[in-house]
Amino acid sequence: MTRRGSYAKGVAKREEILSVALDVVARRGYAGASVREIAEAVGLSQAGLLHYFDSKGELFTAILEKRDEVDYAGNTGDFLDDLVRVVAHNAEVPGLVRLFAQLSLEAADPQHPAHDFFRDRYAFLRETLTERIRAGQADGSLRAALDPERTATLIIAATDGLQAQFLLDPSTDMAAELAGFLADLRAS
Amino acid sequence: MTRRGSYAKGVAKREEILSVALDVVARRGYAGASVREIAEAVGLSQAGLLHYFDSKGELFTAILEKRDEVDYAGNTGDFLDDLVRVVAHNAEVPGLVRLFAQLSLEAADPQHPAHDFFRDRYAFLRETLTERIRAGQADGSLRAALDPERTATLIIAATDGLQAQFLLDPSTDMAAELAGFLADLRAS
DNA sequence: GTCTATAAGATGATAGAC
DNA sequence: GTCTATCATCTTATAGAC
Repeated sequence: MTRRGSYAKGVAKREEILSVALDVVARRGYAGASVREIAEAVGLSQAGLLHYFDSKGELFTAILEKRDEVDYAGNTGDFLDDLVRVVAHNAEVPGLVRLFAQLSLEAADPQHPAHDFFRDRYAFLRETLTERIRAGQADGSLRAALDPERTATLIIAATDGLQAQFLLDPSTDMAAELAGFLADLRAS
Repeated sequence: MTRRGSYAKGVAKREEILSVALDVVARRGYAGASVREIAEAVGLSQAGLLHYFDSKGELFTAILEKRDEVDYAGNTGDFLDDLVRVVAHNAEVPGLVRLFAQLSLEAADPQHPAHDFFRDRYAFLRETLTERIRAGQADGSLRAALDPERTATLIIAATDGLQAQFLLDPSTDMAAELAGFLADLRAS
């Protein structure tokens, strides 16, 4: 359909827009999370930005995917340590945390454009964590009495819930609280 | 200022409005949570409803307070059991759960009309739980190794986080997952 | 106490010029 | 590819009649 050159340029521009958008939301917060505000920060008109993303939903889904991508990039291998590290990083970008939390609730509606993204994301997280917990029990580093699936669900819940408390009271030390919870899962 | 009779009638009408509003939000969900929608369900015009509540913020804060009141009404005494019971009840009113979760995130902004409500509510919950956990440790029913404040924070976080998962996937059994977590806190 | 009407503003989306 | 202009809605809040 499109020449390779133009297509590549479109992709690059999309990436550029997402990088700026991620920055803007991280700094200016959820309040600035309208298509208009982001467009202005990127240096485009609202219509100009919607040339690259057909709808608000598509734009924000792309922002969320981009953010996950950035987060996963620094993983070391020890999944509990990685989780605490990501959470500690989140405390520095409250705007993003809020966008994420708020969108995940709005996406409860099956009609919402980001519904599938969040469903898939939670399912993936739950499965991955469950598997790692089983492995930890096998090698003796985690308590054998834990129900792996339930524990995975609870780790995710604790992480999300701590974010809610942090947003309301930024003095909440999410990483420390989560680390305390995770320490309790280790074999003694 | 106002005659006692008129004042009492105003209070009664406010209560009636809140009851209907609670029902409407529980059934029709967060989407119906605009002043207009609630007003119509109550049988008033938007302006008519705003005669009783000066602003949207005041209305919703009142709705949340009313809901807490209803929830607390059935408490038995064993705080862990009460918590599971409230969570089980919540699964039957997803609209209310969503309103609550969504508003608590919006209220992260210190300017938000419900900001103080949520800050106070979390502080109260945390203090009450901490105290009960200490008591449980004293009488030997809860593990002595738990950090009471951290555990309180985590119980609240788990509860909130489970709600997020439940909203996205209503097959999530919040009460069972939470009960599993709480069982792990008991002395063995 | 309740209504109609309207202000004043934001939003997402689209049409069409260049 | 980007813009301006505009549309169609939606929101909360208020003024003023009855």
